[in-house]
Amino acid sequence: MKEVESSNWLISSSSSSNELPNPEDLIPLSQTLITPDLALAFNITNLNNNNLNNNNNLNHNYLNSNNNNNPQAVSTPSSQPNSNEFDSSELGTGDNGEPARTLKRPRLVWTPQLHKRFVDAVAHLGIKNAVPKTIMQLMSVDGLTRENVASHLQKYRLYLKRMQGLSGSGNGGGYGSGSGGDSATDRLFASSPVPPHFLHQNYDGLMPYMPVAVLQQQHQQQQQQQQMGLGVGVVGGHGHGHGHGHFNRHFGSGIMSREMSQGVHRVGNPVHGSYVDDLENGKEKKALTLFPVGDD
DNA sequence: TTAGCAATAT
DNA sequence: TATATTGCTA
Repeated sequence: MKEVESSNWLISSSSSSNELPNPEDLIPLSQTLITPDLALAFNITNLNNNNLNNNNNLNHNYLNSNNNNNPQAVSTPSSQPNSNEFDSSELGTGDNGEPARTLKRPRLVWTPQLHKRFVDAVAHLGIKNAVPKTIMQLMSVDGLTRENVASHLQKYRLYLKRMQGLSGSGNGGGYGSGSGGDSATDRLFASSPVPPHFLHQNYDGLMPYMPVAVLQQQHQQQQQQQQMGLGVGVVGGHGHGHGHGHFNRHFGSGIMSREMSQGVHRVGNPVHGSYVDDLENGKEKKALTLFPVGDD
C-alpha cells in the first residue's frame, strides 16, 4: 500500500563517485530491526520470503515511526538510547508505562552481512576513530546500540589480535586462516575481509586507512568466494529454512558502495531486519537478524 | 560521558 | 556458543 519512498537510501550527490565520503556525508542505510511483535502489529506474517520484494515497505513503515532519514535517530545515547525501537507498548509484555529502556532487547545476531557493515564502518572510520559510538552511527542500523557494537568490537579486536599474532599477512578473509581457534565466531569474522591495514602496523591509527574504493575491490573479489551457507537469520539450529538462497548478492560493499551508475546514489541496499523466534529446548528465544534484500 | 577490557551472566 | 552485562580504570 505504501510506496517506498527511497529517500532513505538516497544520497544527495555530495561526492562524485569514487571519492571517499566523509563519515558525516554518509547517509545511513535504512537497516531496520523489527520485532515479531511489531511485525504482527503491521500485519506482517511472513517476514521471511513473502516480502522479499516488498519489505521495503515494511522497512519504511517501521522507519517512519522513528528514523525516517535522520542519521542520528539511532545515535542519541544521551537522550533515549533505544526507546524508539522496541516500544514497550507494542511489545505488550511490560506495558505498564515503564519506558522501553527497562525492557530487554532481544539479542542481536551478528549476521555476516551485519558484520560486514561493521567492518566497513570500522574500515572507513579508521582504527583511530572506530569507537563504538562512531561505528554505531556510521552503521546506522536501527535498533543497534552502542553496547551491541562495543561488545562486538571487543571480540573483533581480539580476533584481529589473534590474526596479527599468527598469520600477519596471509589473512584477508579466507576461512581457516586462523589455526588455533576457528570457532563460529572466527568464521563470522572471517566472512568479511579484514582490511589489511587492520593487521599491519600498530593499532594507533598511524595508517590513515585505505581508500574505500580499494576495499571495495577486495570485497567484491572475496564476496564471491564466501557467500552462502552462512545462516543468516537462523538462530537456533532448527533451520527455519528461510527461502533466501541469495541474500547478500549485493550487499557486498555495504556502506561505502554507492551506485555510481545512477544519478541517484543509493547507499548500500535496504536491509530488512527480521526477527526469528526460535524454539530451542522448549526455551523460546528471540533474536534479531538482518536480511539483506537482494533484488534480483 | 565514553572507551576499553576482563570477567561473568544469560 | 554468541551476545549482553557488569565492574572497573582511564
